Amino acid sequence: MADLRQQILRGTLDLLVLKALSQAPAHGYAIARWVEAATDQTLHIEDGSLYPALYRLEERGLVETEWRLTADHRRAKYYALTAAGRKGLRVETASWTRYARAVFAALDIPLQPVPAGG
Amino acid sequence: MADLRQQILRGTLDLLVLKALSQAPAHGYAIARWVEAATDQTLHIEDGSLYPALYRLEERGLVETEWRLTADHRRAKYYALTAAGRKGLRVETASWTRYARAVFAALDIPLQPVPAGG
DNA sequence: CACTATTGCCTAGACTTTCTAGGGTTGGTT
DNA sequence: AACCAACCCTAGAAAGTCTAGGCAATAGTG
Repeated sequence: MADLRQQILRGTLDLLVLKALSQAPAHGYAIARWVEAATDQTLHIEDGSLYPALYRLEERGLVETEWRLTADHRRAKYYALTAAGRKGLRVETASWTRYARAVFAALDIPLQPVPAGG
Repeated sequence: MADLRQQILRGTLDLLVLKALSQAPAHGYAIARWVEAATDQTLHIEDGSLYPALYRLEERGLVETEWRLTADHRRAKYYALTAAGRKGLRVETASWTRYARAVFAALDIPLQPVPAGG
């Protein structure tokens, strides 16, 4: 809060990771890059946040892992959504949407621009 | 995360409190009621979160307090925004908006409904 | 070969905020 | 008297993110 750096709000990291995996399995490093790209560099994920988050998701059965080789011959741990993971993504997406809309409402910020004229 | 209860995401409590005070000073109890009403009962603020948050805001100079009497003759601690508080509200509102839009973008959720037909 | 940058993974502990689970006083109502 | 609602407070637990390190392997450069 002291500086202007945007921190990941509690609970949204899981959501972003699940979304990152929704198209195809990916390894940690790629997940982090994806989130940055998908948010137009607005959000940045620290290693120290990401890996513990992945372990939690695995423990909860939302993702499963496999060591594989990347296109350029590096070993990497690929994470894939399980059925529970896909459901978790739906549930958490709905929860986030509900939450964010509530906050926007409280802040008096319309989600859609008011049409000009009238 | 285990149950369906909506928790207040880190950082948004301050924002909601500042917004609650943006029209007029209010006491803690009224702030909590305001947030619930303004979010259509979607968000609920616990006492144990609210009062520490108010102290932090006071310490940071964003609000100032005064003991007064309510309309029905109860004593209550009224919180009012300072100039810094008003600025804080603007800054945190912008920050939240930026953040929420980034997450929505990553989730592929359009802020405004796509026009039907076309 | 030496060197560097990038990719890729890991961990301990600090930090911060929210919640849980209590506590209390006062005023109004029955 | 008993009860409820309004109103405030606190200690400690819980949980997730960050800081700040560490390591290994590959690609590219000279």
